[in-house]
Order: sequence, then structure tokens, then C-alpha cells
Amino acid sequence: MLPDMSLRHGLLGLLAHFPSSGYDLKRWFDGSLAFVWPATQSQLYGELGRLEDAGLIEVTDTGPRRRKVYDITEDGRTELRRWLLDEEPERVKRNDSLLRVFFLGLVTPAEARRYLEREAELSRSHHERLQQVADSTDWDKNDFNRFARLALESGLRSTETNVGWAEWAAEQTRSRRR
Amino acid sequence: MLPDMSLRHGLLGLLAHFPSSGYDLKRWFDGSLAFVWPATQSQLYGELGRLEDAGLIEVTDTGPRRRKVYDITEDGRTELRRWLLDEEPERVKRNDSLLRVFFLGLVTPAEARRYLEREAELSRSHHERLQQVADSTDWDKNDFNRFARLALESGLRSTETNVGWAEWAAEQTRSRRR
DNA sequence: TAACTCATGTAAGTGGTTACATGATTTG
DNA sequence: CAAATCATGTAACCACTTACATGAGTTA
Repeated sequence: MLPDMSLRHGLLGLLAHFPSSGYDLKRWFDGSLAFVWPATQSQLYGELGRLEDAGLIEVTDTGPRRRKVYDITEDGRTELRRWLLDEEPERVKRNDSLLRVFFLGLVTPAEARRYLEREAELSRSHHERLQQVADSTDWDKNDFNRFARLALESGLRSTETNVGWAEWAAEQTRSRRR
Repeated sequence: MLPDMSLRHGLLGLLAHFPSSGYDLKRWFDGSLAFVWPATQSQLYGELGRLEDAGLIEVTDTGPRRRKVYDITEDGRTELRRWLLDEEPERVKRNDSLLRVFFLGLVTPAEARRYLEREAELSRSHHERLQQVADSTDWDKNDFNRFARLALESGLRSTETNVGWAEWAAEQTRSRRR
């Protein structure tokens, strides 16, 4: 059996909604999934080959320029369901901007404050980008979009929380005795 | 030059505060840094070797059972500062529980709701664990602890936000037309 | 003295990134 | 017909995980 792996299941999930070529899938990953699970082109094609060998997807159509359209198989749907419902999601999310915060005592208070203010600013602009996506999409179009909207809402709330935290943290460094 | 890498700089940052052996560092990673940047034992020892070869850390003491105590060098401090202040933190955090949300339209509404309710429950218990750490630590003890407290606060606020989101999302699937 | 903890390492495998390579088809 | 886009792949390298291996010192 193929090991657990989110990229793999991301591909299965997309194909379960929309049969696509590797090229199409890359655009999905760069669009909706970009902030949740980025993937490179080389990764996708390699993974599609392995999924086909394992019988979880199959080529159902071909087009110009060697285009191959994949669709999920019954075995693929079974595996996808298993991953969705039986597999425990990874709780730890690596976070290198937060890792830096642990070490801000090693730079001057002014530098630490600037780091946190910048963090607030970056979160704010990230929030704005997400808000634009939220405003410019027809979320009722299909099932995929409806659940994508829930995921997006998570991003909106997280970034908002992060802005507030970073502003608070920057303020803390100001009043900090040393 | 050694490439950018958070694990490497995590080690430098810890050693800048507390000269330690690999074994000590593993305990730091399993303690304070566990939720932000986990690392395995094999990774640490390998990386310590590379950092020593690069002259960013050095052995300043030895003890029983082949114990080697490392300290950061001046070059190491320079590199750490560069990473802290000049290097752009990675904005994208991979999130496999959120990736699953995109595909919840592929299971029954009841199953989707259960997934989101479980997500709320897991976030709640994670929040409780963090709260316990917050309550049982002397955060004014030293500089490292003061900034660690800021990082912890980020975790507290994020998990709280996530609980609220997951409860809201679960509610959405209830009222969803299909 | 047995069990436990401290302490350091190696090896094999996987997931992910960057760079390179190639060519067919469409568009201006 | 040149440039852009569609389309698929390979190769090398790096970060990380899992498993294995070994032995010294401490504690019950």
C-alpha cells in the first residue's frame, strides 16, 4: 500500500470532483489549495504516475500535446474516504515566524518590536488578499466551492487573530523592563 | 555557506541562551518548541555536526557518557541575527486538517459535521494543554521565557479562534441545502 | 546487579524543492 | 512565423522520519 500523504489525497480529492490533467491540477494547487497545501509541478506528475500504478486513478481521456485526463477510480474513492474520516490529521504545524519569536530576546528591543510590527503588517495584507478572494467568488456554484468557503473562512479568522496578536506582542516589548 | 533552515537556527537560538548538549537540546525541542518546530534526535545530532564544521558552534565542555556541551560562536550569532531580521519568514503553513475540509463534500453531511465537531474538540483540548503550560511556568524568569510567553499567547489565541471556526463550520453543514 | 536514564551516533527511505529538458499547439 | 502557452517529464539535492545500534553512568 502507498503510505499516507496529503499531496496524494489532495490529488484524489480534486479528481473526485473534476477529472483533470496534471497541468489542470497544478492550477488547482496554485489557486484554491495554495495556502493550505502547495505543490510543485514535478511533484504532481510523479505522484500521478504512482497513483495510476496503484490503480487509484486512471486515464479516461487524452488531448492535444500529450494531454492525459485522469479520473479517480472506485479504489481511489475508498482510499480518499479512509484518509478523510479514519486518519488522524497532523496536529503540529511548523511555523518559522513563530519560532523566531522565541529568540527575539537576542536582538535589541527596537528590533524585536519592528519584527512583530512587520508580522502584523504581513498578516494584515494576507487577510486582505483572502478577503478579495472571498468577495470575488461564487461560493454556491458547487459542493467543492461550498466547502472551500469554509476553509477560506478559517484563513480569514486565523489571519485576523494573528494581526491582533502581533500588535499586542509588539506593545508588550515596548513596556518590557530589562 | 549552509542553506537557510529553521531547525538549524532553532539550535543556534537555544545555544545562544543556554549552552547545551545534543541530549539537552532534544529536551528543549520536545518542551518549548514542540508545537512550533518539532525535531527528532537523529536530526539534531546530524545538524550539530554540520554547525560545528561550519564554525557556528563549538564544544566548550565535556561530561560523563561522552557528553559534549556546545556553545554558539561569534559567527553563529551573526548568522542567527541575519536569519532573525533579514530573512523573510515562510508565509505558507501546510495544514492537512484544513486540506480535508475542501473535500468534505465527498462524504455524507453527517460525516462532514462529525469531522468538524471533532476538529473543534481537538482544538479545545489543545487549548487546554497550552493553558496549563501558561499557568505552570514562571515567565519572568529570563529573556527566553518572556518571549516564549509571547509565542505561547499566539498558540492560545489561534486555538481559541480555531474552536470557534470549527463550531461555526459544523453549524453551516447542518443548514446546508443539497 | 538489573533496570533505567543519559548520551551519541548511523542507515535507509520518503516527501519536497529547484533546475533542467523537450516538444506540441495556439495566438498575435 | 515568433512568442506565448499548454503539457509532460527527469535528475539532483535537501529536510525529515523511522529504525537500529551501542555503551556509559545512576538508581532501586
